[in-house]
Amino acid sequence: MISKKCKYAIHALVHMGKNPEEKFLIKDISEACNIPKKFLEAILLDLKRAGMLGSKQGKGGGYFLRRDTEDINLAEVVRLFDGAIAAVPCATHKFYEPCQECEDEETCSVRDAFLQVRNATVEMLKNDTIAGLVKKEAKLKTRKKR
Amino acid sequence: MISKKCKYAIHALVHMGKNPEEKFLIKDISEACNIPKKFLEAILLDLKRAGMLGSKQGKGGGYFLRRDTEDINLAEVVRLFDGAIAAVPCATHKFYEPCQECEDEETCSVRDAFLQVRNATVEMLKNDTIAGLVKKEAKLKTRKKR
DNA sequence: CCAAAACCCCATAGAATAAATAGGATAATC
DNA sequence: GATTATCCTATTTATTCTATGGGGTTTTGG
Repeated sequence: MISKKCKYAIHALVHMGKNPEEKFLIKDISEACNIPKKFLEAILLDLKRAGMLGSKQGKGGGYFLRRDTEDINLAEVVRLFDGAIAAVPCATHKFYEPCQECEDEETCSVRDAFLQVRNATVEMLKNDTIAGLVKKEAKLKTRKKR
Repeated sequence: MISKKCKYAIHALVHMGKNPEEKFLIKDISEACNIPKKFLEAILLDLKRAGMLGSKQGKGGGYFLRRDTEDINLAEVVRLFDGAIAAVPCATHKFYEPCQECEDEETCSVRDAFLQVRNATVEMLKNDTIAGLVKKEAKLKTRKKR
């Protein structure tokens, strides 16, 4: 399970991705996406620090997308908020931690199994860009109308 | 990330799967797999209640496999200890929970994306049987020797 | 029968993490 | 300079995870 923070972040990005040129107020995103305002504030700040968003303070300010939405993918967002994508700490590159229970990691079939799941998952999440999600949502909506 | 409890359970099952007819003492599994004894006790009890293991009390007793190791897969074990496999509560069948943030779940592209990841993951974990892991470990060990 | 061996079971402590909120500081506009 | 809006730190609250403690029950074997 990813954290709510991460899920909120993705929803916010998708929301903004629908109008990539617009400037958004925290309050508006909060209401549109049903995210607690103060919580969202911290999330947007994280996204800004990560370089995905830019912001402008004061009256007439707000948050805006800094990168192309085709360039931001879910793997990156999940890693930013929740760290490793792998199901076990010994099956990840960037957040690797050894496990005490198996003597030899190289021959541990449990690790091997979860490593394969991880690789497949990362591959899928990398292909899920914000732009892709925006498009997909539009498609799902028109499909439903019929 | 799966819980340590779940990871321990898998390791214990793989250990037992190497000698599927044997009766195992908690203490021996604990030492062989580096799992805190008391913690393991609770885990084995859970596995017993789930029908995967049997046990015999008293002197000469112990835990033993009740089902064919080719029949026990990681999806089942993970679900037993950690619940849903999906990364978001709205993308799971058995542990489904709606999310407040999206008005229409059917057209939510975030859910759609994680649903696909879930399906792929479940498929992979279902193919990872305890017997399969035991075999794999043997293979990895001989490969390393060379 | 009884003592040792081994699982059974409940309860809880301790730590870490997640989720949310509080309260003010800073910046920009009009 | 009042208003709007982001920026920042800290704290609270709740929950879950991990681990352990301390008996209770069953079975065997002498």
